[in-house]
Amino acid sequence: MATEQGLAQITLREVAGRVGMQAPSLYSHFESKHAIHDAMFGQAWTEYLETLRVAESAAPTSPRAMLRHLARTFFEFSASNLARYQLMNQRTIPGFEPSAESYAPAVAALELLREQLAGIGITREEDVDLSTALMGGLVDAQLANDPGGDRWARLVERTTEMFADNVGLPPEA
Amino acid sequence: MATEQGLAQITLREVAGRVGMQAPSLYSHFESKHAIHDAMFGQAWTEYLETLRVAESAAPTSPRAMLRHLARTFFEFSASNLARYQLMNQRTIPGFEPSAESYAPAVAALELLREQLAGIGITREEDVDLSTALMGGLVDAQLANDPGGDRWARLVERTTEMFADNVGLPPEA
DNA sequence: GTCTATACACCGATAGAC
DNA sequence: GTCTATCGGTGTATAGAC
Repeated sequence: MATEQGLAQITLREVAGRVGMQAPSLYSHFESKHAIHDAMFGQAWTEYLETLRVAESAAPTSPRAMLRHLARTFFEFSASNLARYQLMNQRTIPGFEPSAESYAPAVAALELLREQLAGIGITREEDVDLSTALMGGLVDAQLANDPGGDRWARLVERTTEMFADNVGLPPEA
Repeated sequence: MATEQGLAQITLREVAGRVGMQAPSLYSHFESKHAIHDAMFGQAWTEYLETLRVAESAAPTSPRAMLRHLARTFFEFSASNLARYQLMNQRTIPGFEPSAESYAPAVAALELLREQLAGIGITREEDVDLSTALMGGLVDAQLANDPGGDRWARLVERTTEMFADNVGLPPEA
């Protein structure tokens, strides 16, 4: 439903209707609408964590190729679903704060990214911060200004190389 | 009100109350809540256009200094107000599309940026796209992950230099 | 236990009196 | 132009059938 019509348009009555229930019955399964958002947040980050692990298993060996691989993985996962990206990375639901439980896979994903970057020699905190901001910026521009297109998707590899140069990764053989 | 409590929390009843009216009376001045958002969108971009023009009048001459100046101007304007940034640059209000009239100052601001970048030798569309994505990424990361702090603000100049290197701007004297 | 039925306070929006 | 009254829809809550 979030993918179809946006996060904010979700109503409990329609959620219930789609699973053959009346709205109040949802309260037997979730404490509140906030709890549903929270579960979706945790689920989305768990999906990404899984995607990262799959990406790791198919990881190239060269540092720059690995960086491109990680960047492409993040970009495609993020840009393929606006509502999910907003839920995961932006403050789009008023007052929403994830619970510790739902936040755990987000922490795990960032930790895994940190390890993967460390594996190719990128360890400084500001370098990791910069890498996430760069990729987030491309995703954001793509989703906001050219949804469904590839105007910023085409810049992913260039940006990755620019970042690799900046942190002093060795040039490719 | 948007700055205080977030864009989505604005209710017509409170808007009306703050100007000593009843909610339905607002419809004598705006066609709908969407029209109010639209006016805010136009107003925000007009503010930024004005900020850009002020920045131009105080512009440094060296290309890299100019780039830093533009980047800092954008970052500070954007990061200083989450609600405004979301309204201007993200798809945070469900179904919101600015009218042609409100979109005009946004087009004008982008055109002015394009001219300012052209003035220091940056003319290719993908270079302009990259520059806006880079700055947007820093703002987004700052607002989402460290609101009120400076964890990504500290990366603005480094990112600018990285971009300047990438597009082949001459090194500073 | 899980559902249906119903209620409440709030929302954006409209009708019509003045 | 502003008001009161009201509409359908929303999140939320509870009572009570089964």
